[in-house]
Amino acid sequence: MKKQQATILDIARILNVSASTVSRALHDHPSISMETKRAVVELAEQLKYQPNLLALSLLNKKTNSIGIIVPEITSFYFATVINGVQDMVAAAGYNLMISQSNESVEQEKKIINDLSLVRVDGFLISPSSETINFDHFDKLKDNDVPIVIFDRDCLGCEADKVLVDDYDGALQAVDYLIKTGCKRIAHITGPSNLSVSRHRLAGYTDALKRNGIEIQHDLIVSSDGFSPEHGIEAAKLLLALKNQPDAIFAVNDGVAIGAMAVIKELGKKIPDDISVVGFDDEPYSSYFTPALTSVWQPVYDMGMLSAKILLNRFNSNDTEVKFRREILKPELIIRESSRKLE
Amino acid sequence: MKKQQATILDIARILNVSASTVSRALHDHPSISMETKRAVVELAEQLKYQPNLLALSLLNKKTNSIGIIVPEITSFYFATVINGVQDMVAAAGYNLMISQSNESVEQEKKIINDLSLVRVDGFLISPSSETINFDHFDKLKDNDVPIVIFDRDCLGCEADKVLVDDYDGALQAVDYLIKTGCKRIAHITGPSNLSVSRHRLAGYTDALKRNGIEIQHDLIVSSDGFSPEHGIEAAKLLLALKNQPDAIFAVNDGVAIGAMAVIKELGKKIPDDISVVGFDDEPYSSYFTPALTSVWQPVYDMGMLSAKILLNRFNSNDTEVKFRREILKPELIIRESSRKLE
DNA sequence: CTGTTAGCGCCTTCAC
DNA sequence: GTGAAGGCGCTAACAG
Repeated sequence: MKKQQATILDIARILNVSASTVSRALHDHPSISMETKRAVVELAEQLKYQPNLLALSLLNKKTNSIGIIVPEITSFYFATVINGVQDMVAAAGYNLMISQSNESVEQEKKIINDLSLVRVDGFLISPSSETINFDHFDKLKDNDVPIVIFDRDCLGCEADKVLVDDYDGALQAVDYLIKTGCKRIAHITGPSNLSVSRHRLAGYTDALKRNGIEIQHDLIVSSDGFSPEHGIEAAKLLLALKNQPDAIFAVNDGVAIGAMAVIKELGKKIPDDISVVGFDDEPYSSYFTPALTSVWQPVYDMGMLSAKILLNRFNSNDTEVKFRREILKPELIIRESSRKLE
Repeated sequence: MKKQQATILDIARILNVSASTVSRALHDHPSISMETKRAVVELAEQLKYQPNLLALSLLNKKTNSIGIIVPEITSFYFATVINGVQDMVAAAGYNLMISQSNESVEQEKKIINDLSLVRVDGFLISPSSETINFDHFDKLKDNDVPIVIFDRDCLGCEADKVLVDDYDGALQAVDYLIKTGCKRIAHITGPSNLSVSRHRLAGYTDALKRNGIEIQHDLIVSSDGFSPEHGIEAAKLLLALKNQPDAIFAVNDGVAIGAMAVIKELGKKIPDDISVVGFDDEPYSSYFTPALTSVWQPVYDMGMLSAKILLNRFNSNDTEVKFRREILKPELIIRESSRKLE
């Protein structure tokens, strides 16, 4: 049996006043006598009165909670976004409900369904890698539940979006590799329907073109995921080539780490024989051997900004449906897995 | 303006029946005509009726949601616990509200307060490293809100607990180091009021004693946290000793990685000059150079079990206040940062 | 300054 | 089989 919490009515009865009076006293309503206010507040404290947010939510049709859906929470990357979001929404008095899709659309739909049932006021979503159709997002918007998409763009889905300029990050990375003398630069891409994979690939090819280097399709291999194991698989393919690459630009650090393991296993030197560059700049990346050169992203800021935009939607008396599209700038962090500039 | 969702009353009015009838129809109540039931269900579907869980929660005094508090979500360790919890509670139809204390008691208290306001049905808590007083936990129990403590024990706080046998893990690690010929084994401990730090330290000292090795206090240094930076600081102290250690057992992988960096920087060989063993077996640990020997913990299982115990509390018609104390077994994973057995 | 009324959406008696 | 009434906890509008 859960212990009965004190309600406004309890206070009212004890003090021989009406519930509304108590409510007003508790809310610093102007027209209330100092005396009753004091009495109410005092008793409330004594009874450890706590407002029942459920009742309030029911009344206001507003739960003051927002849902966030990430592919996976065990990823440092997304966990950091969540930190940014959390800090922003907490300051605004909102509760955050964190869920993970595990890269499955079905999960994603289920989560949206579940969180809709508990009536979250809005959603922050980084779509799963399987998500190519956005009906479940559109349904939310049709219901006037605001959403903001972050990290992974989804074409054809109109919404507020906060993204990182993956194209530019890739450009920086590959440009640098070229400048340090690499000629045969390979790329390990991520899941192909993910905007981040596509944009990083585009940055890679454009950097080559721009520098007059021909694109060789056998130097582009794709991995189905972001872990070292995925990188190992892909790197093996690359290193089996008759004409081996002298650099590998990986879609992320996890894959890069797998690639480094393969390279070292074959007795090649990094970066002398093969340079390696990752993406995301995970916390351990500087502790690998050699320390991994990687593209850092303003992940925490992405969380903050996404949350801020969503919160704004709550307040704006909308009618304005112009969606925002914010692109944050990444930055290449040069370490030992790539050669030095001459 | 949020679009109005269909309510039971809407359906009732359209069908010219009462709200109770609709409610019953929707719940397969026995005494209801097939006919009306069909009509109701059909219309409900058409109107995309969704029960308002807020109203239900208010009525039932039960939100079907549980709160989990971890020190930090960016830790792979805790993220994995959350996965286990999530899978278990989702299967039982519960929602999980994830929060992080950032190792601050104040935060912890605030979270408990916030989540109590939204009336979660129970808590899963891994206390912050600052938490030495448990009034805020006791308050929950006084209110008949069940809690289960996981990962970090707190002495003097009676509650269901799910822990890992850190003592045994340390014993395994240090025993192995001794067997492989290490004589001067150092230990980098974690924050001292954390049970995990204390137990790993105890395992360390007992392993030495058991093998007739004298404990040397200058070989025990403490770090304030779990990151590589903390490990670097501690390892520098150790390596500045006139009589250097030939092995370092670190409180966790992060610290171990920092220690490895220092050792390598000084030109010493791992494991030939100094062996290194970590704790937690993080996903990247096998990709460091050399691959890190570490104590693996059944973290996902810890999450599952903790959740299961909490769910049981909800169902048991209590009166039985006997608390459970589950201790899970860790396992030493031997890799290249420690010597081989002869 | 304070009380009364009504209702947020739903379910559970108790009637018929 | 179905309806009416009451209430979960709270607040806003309307009265005084």
